[in-house]
Amino acid sequence: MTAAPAVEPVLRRDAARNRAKILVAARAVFGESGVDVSVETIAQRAGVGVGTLYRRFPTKELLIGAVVDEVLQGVLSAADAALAHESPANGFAEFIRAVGWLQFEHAGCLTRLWNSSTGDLRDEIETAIRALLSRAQSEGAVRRDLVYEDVIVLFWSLRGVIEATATVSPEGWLRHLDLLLTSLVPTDTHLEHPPLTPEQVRRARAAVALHDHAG
Amino acid sequence: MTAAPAVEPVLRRDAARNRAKILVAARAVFGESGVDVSVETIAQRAGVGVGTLYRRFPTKELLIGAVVDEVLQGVLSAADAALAHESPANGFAEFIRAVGWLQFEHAGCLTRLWNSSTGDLRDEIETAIRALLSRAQSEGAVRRDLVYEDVIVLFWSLRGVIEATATVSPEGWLRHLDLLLTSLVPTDTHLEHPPLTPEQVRRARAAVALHDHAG
Amino acid sequence: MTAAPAVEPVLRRDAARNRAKILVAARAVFGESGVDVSVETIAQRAGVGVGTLYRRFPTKELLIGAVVDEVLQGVLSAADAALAHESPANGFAEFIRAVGWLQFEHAGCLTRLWNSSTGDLRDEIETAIRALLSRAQSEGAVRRDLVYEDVIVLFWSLRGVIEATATVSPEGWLRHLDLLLTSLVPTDTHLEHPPLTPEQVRRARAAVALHDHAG
Amino acid sequence: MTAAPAVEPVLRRDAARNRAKILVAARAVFGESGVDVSVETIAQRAGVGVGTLYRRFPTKELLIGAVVDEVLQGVLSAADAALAHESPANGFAEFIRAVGWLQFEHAGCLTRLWNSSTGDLRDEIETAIRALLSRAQSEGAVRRDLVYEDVIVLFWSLRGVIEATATVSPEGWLRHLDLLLTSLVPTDTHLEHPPLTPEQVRRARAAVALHDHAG
DNA sequence: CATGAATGAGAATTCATTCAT
DNA sequence: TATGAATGAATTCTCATTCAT
Repeated sequence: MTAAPAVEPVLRRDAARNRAKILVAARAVFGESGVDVSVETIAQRAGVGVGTLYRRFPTKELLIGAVVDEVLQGVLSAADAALAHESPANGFAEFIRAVGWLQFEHAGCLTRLWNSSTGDLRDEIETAIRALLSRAQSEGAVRRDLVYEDVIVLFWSLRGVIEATATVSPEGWLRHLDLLLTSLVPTDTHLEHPPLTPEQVRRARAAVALHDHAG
Repeated sequence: MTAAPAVEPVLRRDAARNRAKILVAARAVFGESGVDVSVETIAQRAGVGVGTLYRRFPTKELLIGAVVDEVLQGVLSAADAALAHESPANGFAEFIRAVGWLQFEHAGCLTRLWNSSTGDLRDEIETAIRALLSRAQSEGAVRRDLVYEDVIVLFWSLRGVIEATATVSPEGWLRHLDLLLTSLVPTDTHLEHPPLTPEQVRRARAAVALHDHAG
Repeated sequence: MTAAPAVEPVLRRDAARNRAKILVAARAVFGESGVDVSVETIAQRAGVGVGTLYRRFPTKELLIGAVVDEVLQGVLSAADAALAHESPANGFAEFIRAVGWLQFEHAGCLTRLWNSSTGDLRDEIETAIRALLSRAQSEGAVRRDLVYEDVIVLFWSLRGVIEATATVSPEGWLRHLDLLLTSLVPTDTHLEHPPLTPEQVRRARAAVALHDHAG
Repeated sequence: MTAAPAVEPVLRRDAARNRAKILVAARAVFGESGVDVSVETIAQRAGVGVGTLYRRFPTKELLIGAVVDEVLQGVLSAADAALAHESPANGFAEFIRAVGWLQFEHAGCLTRLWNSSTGDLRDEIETAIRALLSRAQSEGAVRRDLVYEDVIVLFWSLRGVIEATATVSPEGWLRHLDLLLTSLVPTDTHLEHPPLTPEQVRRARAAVALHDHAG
């Protein structure tokens, strides 16, 4: 059974090494200075010429996308690990914490985080999150009126904190997460406002993309 | 000897009018497209030339700062109103909600929101927030282990949500706020992590500024 | 009667001067080195910064278009002058010669010559050429089987010669024109092939544009 | 002592095949998109790597030159065929038509056509053209005041038309050629202007080369 | 003073050519 | 030897800021 990975031809050893170096550099530089740094800066940090960078990532956008995909890959792994956790309640909390750490490590390009173009990955993640959520709810560990969209919003919230604190207090956001987690446990208080609709979440992602483009 | 108001000389009537027009335009444009819009765009929207804009705000940075200060002024007003509220508990919640709306209205330059250069305003706000917080805590409406820094972080959290949802769902962030507010009520759960230190908050603000500058 | 030329606001004196300098430089540089010279080169030759150039001509394409329009304007004047000529036969010949000189003076951007975007000018020119042609034919000075499209092709032909000879022999193309003019006088020989259709001429222009774009 | 063919060492079989593939591709691509296409494009079309292309043609310029030489080879063949024609008058006309078709087939690199670096070929062509011309003149089929340089200019003229019409009307230029041919038959009209001098033709070629280089 | 023209340092991207595999 | 990865100068265009009108 010789599965030919047609779309992504195997890279030559040196090419693969450079690709990796570029991604590492991009992650670091984005993290430090945001996605608006010049492509040249990234290339220098990676120790390659701009031309090389452009051979691997024909567009700055694609480079950002690649970094984002790395993160989303991590999110998926975290979700899978959480699903394997013996206690659904702890699994859910662990997952959110893991996503926090991932966001922390890629602070610079967080804006794009939930907006990658390749939807497959995101679909998988969505499925996993839904499963995690409902299992935690079955166990009585999480309010029943929370939906998938609320979890996404929670990540956006976490992002806001991480973006602001990352450079001065690596663990600063953990306290806010403590707080957020207490808000997830069932109480008899009613949530006054409705959650975002799936459509709104979708459009929010697109809007983020547009916004970045505009600015 | 008529005391010359050295720091802020009184503006001629038309100059003041221009300043106002520019601020209005900046607020609008930042809100729509973020702080990366060109200075020219703002000037056009205000119906003045760039030269005029630069006469009032010698730097784009200063213009942003002025808009931010307007918002902070609004925050201060909200805090004062909340202090006048009969129920400390409700006052505190109302204040946070008001800050949310202010952030919503200035979505574009939120990043700078807690980073204005003129510290006086911020000091006043800090004092007011501390008062609001301790009064709510005295009443048993808010956990006692929360400190001023936690409130700031809460605003950053809200910002993350608002930034992402503003264009697609004006009230989308209100649900997340519902959740955040439930997390403020006292429980017997312990918050595992310590709050940010005042120093860290200060440096976070500066970092935000730098960050924006890099991009 | 205050005709307000709304579309083209009057330029400030210095701005107008710079615009003129840029056009002169562009004409010269295009003539010497073709339209592929860098915008920077043109700006330097004009003694202005690139930014200035871009303020007047927001796109290189538009700059080329402006130069082309100058030429087309000249063509129209020449046609009008020729129509005023007492002898239709001489008028027609004079017109073609005048177009030759115009092409000579703008050798560099000839490719675009019959391809400007603003069609009005070209429509006027077409009308004038048709009039010139039919008047010359009425007088028996020009073969009756020639049509408007043949005149355009004749210009393309002239262009080929001028492009090749302009730098080494300013008047070199005149001899070829002598020859071309003899071919216009009526003979009993039949032209074996049909002329281009109006549609083909139109598409030829578009193709020129595309071609330039591609290369 | 076996004479070593110093200048053009015999190519290994596969090397020769590659050279041919590259030339075919270059001809096609130049014809479609002009000489400004990237070397990479040509290599891909030829199914080889750029490295291979550069092994055969150490410079893009040399590759263009090789394509041009192919055309010139065709011109020489056409001239020889025309010389073998029984009627000198028809032979001359046939030759010009043949050159037209050759130019048509290589529309993309026409600019360089009369500018190849290896002069031998061109010398042979010149000799042949002179012979064709004087034979046609002896027969009274062509004006006696035309010289070799006029023929070259005629080709430039034809080029101008072909370049403009090739993509929209493959045979469009034939009509103009009909016209040009009628201008060659002897009349009693005098050509007012003198032909280019040989020196001017030579310099015109060099100028063309420079011109292309600049762009 | 108000205006908007001028400036020039970047930014993203391309491409001829060289060089490691 | 063939391949295609690496290089970096050059190109078009933007924008904060300064300066002439």
